[in-house]
Amino acid sequence: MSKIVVDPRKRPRQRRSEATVDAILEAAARILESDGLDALTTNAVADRAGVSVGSLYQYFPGKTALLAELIRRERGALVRRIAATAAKPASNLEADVAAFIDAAVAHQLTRPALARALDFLEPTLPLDAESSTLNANLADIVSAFLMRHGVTAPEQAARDLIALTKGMVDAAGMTGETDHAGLSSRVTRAAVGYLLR
Amino acid sequence: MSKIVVDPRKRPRQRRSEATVDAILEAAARILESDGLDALTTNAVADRAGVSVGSLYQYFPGKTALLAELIRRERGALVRRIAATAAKPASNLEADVAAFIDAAVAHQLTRPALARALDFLEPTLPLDAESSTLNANLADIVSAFLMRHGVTAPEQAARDLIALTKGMVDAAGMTGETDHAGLSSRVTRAAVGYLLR
DNA sequence: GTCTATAAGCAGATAGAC
DNA sequence: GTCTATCTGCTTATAGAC
Repeated sequence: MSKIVVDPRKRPRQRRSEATVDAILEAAARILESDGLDALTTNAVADRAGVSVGSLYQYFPGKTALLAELIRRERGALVRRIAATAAKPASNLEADVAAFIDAAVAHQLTRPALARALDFLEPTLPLDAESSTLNANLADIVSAFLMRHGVTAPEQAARDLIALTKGMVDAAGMTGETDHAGLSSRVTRAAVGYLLR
Repeated sequence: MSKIVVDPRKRPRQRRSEATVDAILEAAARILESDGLDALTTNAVADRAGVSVGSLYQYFPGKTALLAELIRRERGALVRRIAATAAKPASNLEADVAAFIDAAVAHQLTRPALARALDFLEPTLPLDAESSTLNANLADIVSAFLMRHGVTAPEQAARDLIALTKGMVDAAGMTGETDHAGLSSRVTRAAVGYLLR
């Protein structure tokens, strides 16, 4: 690997190209889910996507870029979801926290294995500016929300709550738990306990 | 890789051999800490340990076995620490939970980068019986403790608390946090909140 | 027991035909 | 734009000398 490149080679504008990119990303996602990172080779992804390696490299300059884009999309979806939740506050700390966590749990439980794999993968990738921004956005949204509610050290609290949620949800996913409501309420208990004690 | 083998080739009984094994494991740990999993090749480990690859393979049948042993030792130390804490209960739920978490935080903050790397690595390794047992032990200790205090669904609660702690401590370590007491008290707040709400 | 040298295999990446 | 074929480099693992 000469140099690690994270940006996609080009932002496809043709409809056909978009479909190809989507197929490649979806293939990568499925391999991650079923066989883990070690099985995710560029050849395996191309095979699964029904294209050749050559085509893959047409759209992604390397394996890292492929993974980065996957994370970007996933994280983007989560951030949008959380942002939407933040947009309609109940002005009651506990209810709002519950709503946030519900959104996060719903997101992570949609494709638990994928979400987990990407959570573990993320810290190992050299994040480009856009992905870092997405993460900062998430922390900022939560932090701003906490500050509005008069929580002390809102930034640290935001980091802690995100970490706590990630930890619990990833672990639950690993044991095959699918009870969205139950998990959500347990995480909320911990989060509210953190905030109100 | 022909077949994944997890057991060490032999349990060294000679003093010299023990030293070699320790050197190899420590070298692997340091590489994990400083450069991550990708940099952990058998050659790199042997180099850093001051032995040749040949010697490495004398003691470990493969890279996987090396990592498995590293996890075994780390996990063993943590479990012993937690077990020791469990042995002297204060018979007050909150104080006992705080003691558990303090022990866990102390353990994870000793070598944060290593602890994190192994936490992430563990789910990707085919665990042998001994390691699985260690993890079960940890959950069992916490679960038995919770049951004694009349907590409902103690097994689920144990899993949740372990996950919550792991998530928060790993994240804190990643941001370079070293304030043991502060972190410990924040995690305890979340844990007690989970239990008492 | 430990070393050096090397075999074997594979992943990432590219060139060039169509 | 996409494919096939191929190259290069690296990693795991072993053989055989000392």
